[in-house]
Amino acid sequence: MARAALAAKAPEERRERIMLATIAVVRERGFAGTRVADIALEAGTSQGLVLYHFGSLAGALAACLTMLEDEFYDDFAHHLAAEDGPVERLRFMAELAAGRGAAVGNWGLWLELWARALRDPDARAVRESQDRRWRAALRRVIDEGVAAGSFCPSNSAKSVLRLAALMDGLAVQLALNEPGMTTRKFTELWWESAVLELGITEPAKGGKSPR
Amino acid sequence: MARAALAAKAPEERRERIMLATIAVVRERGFAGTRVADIALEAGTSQGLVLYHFGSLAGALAACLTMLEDEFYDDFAHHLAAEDGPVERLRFMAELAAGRGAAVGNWGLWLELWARALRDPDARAVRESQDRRWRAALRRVIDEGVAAGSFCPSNSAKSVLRLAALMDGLAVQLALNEPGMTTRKFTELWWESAVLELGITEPAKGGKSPR
DNA sequence: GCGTATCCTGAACGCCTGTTCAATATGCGC
DNA sequence: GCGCATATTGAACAGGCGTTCAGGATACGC
Repeated sequence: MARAALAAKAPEERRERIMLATIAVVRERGFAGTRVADIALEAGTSQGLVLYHFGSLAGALAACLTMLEDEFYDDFAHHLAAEDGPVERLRFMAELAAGRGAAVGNWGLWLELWARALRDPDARAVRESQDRRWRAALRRVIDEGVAAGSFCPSNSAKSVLRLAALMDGLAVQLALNEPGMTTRKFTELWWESAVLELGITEPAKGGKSPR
Repeated sequence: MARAALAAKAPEERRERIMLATIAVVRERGFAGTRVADIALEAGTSQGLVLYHFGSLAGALAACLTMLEDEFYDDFAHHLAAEDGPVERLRFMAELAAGRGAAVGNWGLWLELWARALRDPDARAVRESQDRRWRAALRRVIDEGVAAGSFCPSNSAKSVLRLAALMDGLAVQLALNEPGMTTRKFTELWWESAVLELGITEPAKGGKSPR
């Protein structure tokens, strides 16, 4: 009676709630530790509804992964376009990867995603797409910088690979909060490497491009 | 009767067999997918014995982790000492990380270890020790190279961090066998970065130091 | 030879958890 | 108002799997 006041009120809204709850639980307990009951509790619904909307626990996890990915890239693409030159854009990517904006708290999830991708084809697909998109963006920024004369990498394809890999490696330290690794340190270490790789001369510390 | 012919024959040998079986199963199915029954089957013993020797599944996994770590480092330290100069030693580390020798097939395990370390204190401890040892070795080789005049990094502490992180990042690609990432490519990309970071002049491609 | 500590087995127990399902409520077209 | 499609619940089901345990074999000291 009073209990079921919410029933069939706004299915889409409840579906959304379950998705957000899934993300929250996965963030807290990890993929392996996430139970249908946890999701239902967090979303304030029943276990049955989770299965009703997503078919299975795996379905819910997959949906949440896809949502995370899209969310991250929408935010990313939007802000990247707002920066006004290759150097600034590169700097922005460094800071985003280091954990500002939409990436906050996501590195732990990515670590789990990598491990999962070893066996689960869905996870592998998401990771691959994620990775490809990120590297493509990096590549575009670098090409743009080369065209503008700001960068002069000896081999831009290799630079992309190395700079992307370096981010992942630094991210491991950050996600496991190794003592001494911070957002700031991440950005600093990566940026110096980028300078070395790309022969950047124009400075771009912090805010908007000087000049 | 005839069945129990092996009972109490060589407890240490059976214990060892169980440990090796654990490693084998974890390699194949991952930490999350490893069952007591799998280990027992692989080792050719009963489930009860696995628990008898290691107390619990978690105990068996922990023991296998520690064994892997020690095994890797014994091998590593032994071979590293055999190389005859900082450049050769650095080269050796690159090739070892890329998957030759005792590291073959281990990157997948390490990816899982990273993810596990997010929640499991044991895994975290093993990973941290592993990481510390590896970075210390890198640092020693680099210092040696500086002393010998082979390397001139602008900041050796940062170079250690970056070069170690780059290995981890490249390892992700390797472990997930991203198309285009191979043992050879790994070594090549990393070595070029080392050359850039450390200002190496002396070449050291492949075999022994050409001098 | 005998007793005891150690080693080993495999069946049974019991918990955890994903999934199913019958019952119920809600909104909506008519 | 009626009936149907959709949404929601919570309890029950069922399978998987870690752990326990009672029983048996083996080695070894005495």
